[in-house]
Amino acid sequence: MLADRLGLHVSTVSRVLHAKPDESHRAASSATVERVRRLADELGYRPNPHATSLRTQRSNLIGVLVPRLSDIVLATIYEGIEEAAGEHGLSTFVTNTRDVPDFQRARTDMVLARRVDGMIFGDAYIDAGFLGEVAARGVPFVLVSRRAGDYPSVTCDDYLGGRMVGEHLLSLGHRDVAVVAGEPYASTGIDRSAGFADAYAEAGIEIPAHRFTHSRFDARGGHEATERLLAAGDPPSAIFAVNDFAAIGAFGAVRDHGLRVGADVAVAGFNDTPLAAELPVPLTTVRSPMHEMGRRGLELLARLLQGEEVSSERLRPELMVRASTTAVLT
Amino acid sequence: MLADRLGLHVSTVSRVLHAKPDESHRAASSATVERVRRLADELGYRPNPHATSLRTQRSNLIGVLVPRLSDIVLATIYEGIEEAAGEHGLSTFVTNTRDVPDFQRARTDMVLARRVDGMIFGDAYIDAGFLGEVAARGVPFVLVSRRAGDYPSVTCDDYLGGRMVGEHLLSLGHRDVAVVAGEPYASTGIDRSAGFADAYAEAGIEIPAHRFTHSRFDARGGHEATERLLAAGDPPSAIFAVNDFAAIGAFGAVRDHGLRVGADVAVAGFNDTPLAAELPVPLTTVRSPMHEMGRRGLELLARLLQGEEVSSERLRPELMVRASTTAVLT
DNA sequence: CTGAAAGCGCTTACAG
DNA sequence: CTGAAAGCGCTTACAG
Repeated sequence: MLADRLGLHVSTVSRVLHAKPDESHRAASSATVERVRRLADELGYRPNPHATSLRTQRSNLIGVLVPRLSDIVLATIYEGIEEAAGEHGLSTFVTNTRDVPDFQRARTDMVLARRVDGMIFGDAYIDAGFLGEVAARGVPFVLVSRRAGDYPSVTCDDYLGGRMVGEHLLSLGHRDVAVVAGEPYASTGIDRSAGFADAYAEAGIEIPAHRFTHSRFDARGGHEATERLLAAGDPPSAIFAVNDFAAIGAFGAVRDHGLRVGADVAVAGFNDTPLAAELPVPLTTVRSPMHEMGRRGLELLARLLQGEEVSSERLRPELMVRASTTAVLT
Repeated sequence: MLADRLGLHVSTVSRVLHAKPDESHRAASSATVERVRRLADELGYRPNPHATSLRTQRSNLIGVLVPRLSDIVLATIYEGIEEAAGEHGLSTFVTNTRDVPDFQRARTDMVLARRVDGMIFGDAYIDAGFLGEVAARGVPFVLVSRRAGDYPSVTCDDYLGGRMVGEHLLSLGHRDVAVVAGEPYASTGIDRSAGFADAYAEAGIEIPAHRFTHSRFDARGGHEATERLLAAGDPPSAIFAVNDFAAIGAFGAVRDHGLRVGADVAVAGFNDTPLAAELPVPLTTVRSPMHEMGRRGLELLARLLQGEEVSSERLRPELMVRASTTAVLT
């Protein structure tokens, strides 16, 4: 269509439009180059990506799977992915799997049916069984947020973050502590819990098994898990919830038991979501670089797609101390 | 490829695969139909969507623009959109515009370059100027969350929701109230504020202009806006923040002024996000059907794409009364 | 320096 | 009942 209006053959137009600035002389005469570029600009011409994909066997599309986009942590990671994708000329598809294996499988099939060039999983199970199948199909992919097996991943150094919280609570004199540990299949909760437990172990304190309880990652889940911890009538002096939403749920359960967060029971979270600092009792938490994690994840995948060797990255967390662990009175 | 293995022509295979169950006899003999279907199943065959799009001039792709996916309200709406899209055989692309007009334009261009069949805007400005341009280009679209002009939209009945909060606070005896009103370009904040003000006006109380202040829609923005309301040293007895996150920010500002939420200053929000009920002081708020809004938005667009006439929908809100407006003591 | 051809994987109207 | 052709909009290696 551009070609028609210029009286040129489409192949000439295509060559011009794809020439790198310094190689335009091999595409056409400078007068032709000039004419083509001007009209393309004027008309806002954009090549049909379906035709391009069909011809080049490359879609420049990336499929992203997350447990839930309504979890601000994953949404923020995805924002990083999308931002970096734009800079690499890639487009992204996201979809929710709710951590349900059947959905992970079905969504992966759907994404692959769209002929993506690669995938990013934000919902990896620690056992990596399903990822093995994906790898066997030859699909290039990376993980974000959670690690699994030896697949390339970009995560927060969750173990270190857990240690930081442990050391912080130890320094405040808490000896009887509990952990709202998240889902058993997610490396985030596993590593954060382990780092926390190790900090205590090194101080000579073994946290008993009944002080650990799994939980969903949302507020409701944190509430229920904390309820289980408090039901015995022997409350710990501090609770580490492995993410901020679970910590907010812990706030609710502590409140329901007539206890005050900060004064009676210290509560710490993980992620430093934007709400943490604004809560009526500001939440002590570990800042994890969520947006950056998404960016790096996309870049790792981009390098993988170029055929480069890549290795996993672990980003540095930072402890944010606030009133939920330090308030004497709320 | 299927065709090769079956010794059939691709056109035959294509016909079989596209025949409706009751018309398969017009596609091929029942034996052939059976063979094609069996092998397609076995191989997990999925037609290349780029080829199909190119041929049919329909991409079955929908572009979705939102201010930010890390806003749980929009993320939840998008989940509804995506869910319904799956049921209609459509795929969706989302992208963030941060409510910045230049980004709205750039992202729209990008989405259109991908040859989507239609768009859903979750980031409409009330003046609808930009949407006019999009309409002029002949792109089918609907709005969700915010209304604008006469374009088809699916929203919460925000005006009614605002009235509900007004009537609730009136019934509690609050006469000096303030509003954290959100961004001036968003119909959500505008309509919620108007409903609230009208409830007061009908009770004979004109809320003075200095008791309204605009704000971003996040916690930080709500904090800053409430700070402005409280700076004069003459605090209102109740504050209506037009969304939950701004309300949580209001919590922070109230706290910083040595006042207690619920006891000294009543605070109400909007949306009933999952956190509202879990806060140390549970938040009174208006439940808006976010997921449903997304579903209906997609369905409205699907009907529009079928060439049907469509009209806007307004979903019913529900008041959730909690301690942030009723606690005598926190 | 530019054009013409082939072909990516489909769908559809037509022929036999 | 099935095949063959045309064509969607591109890109690329080749010819002239």
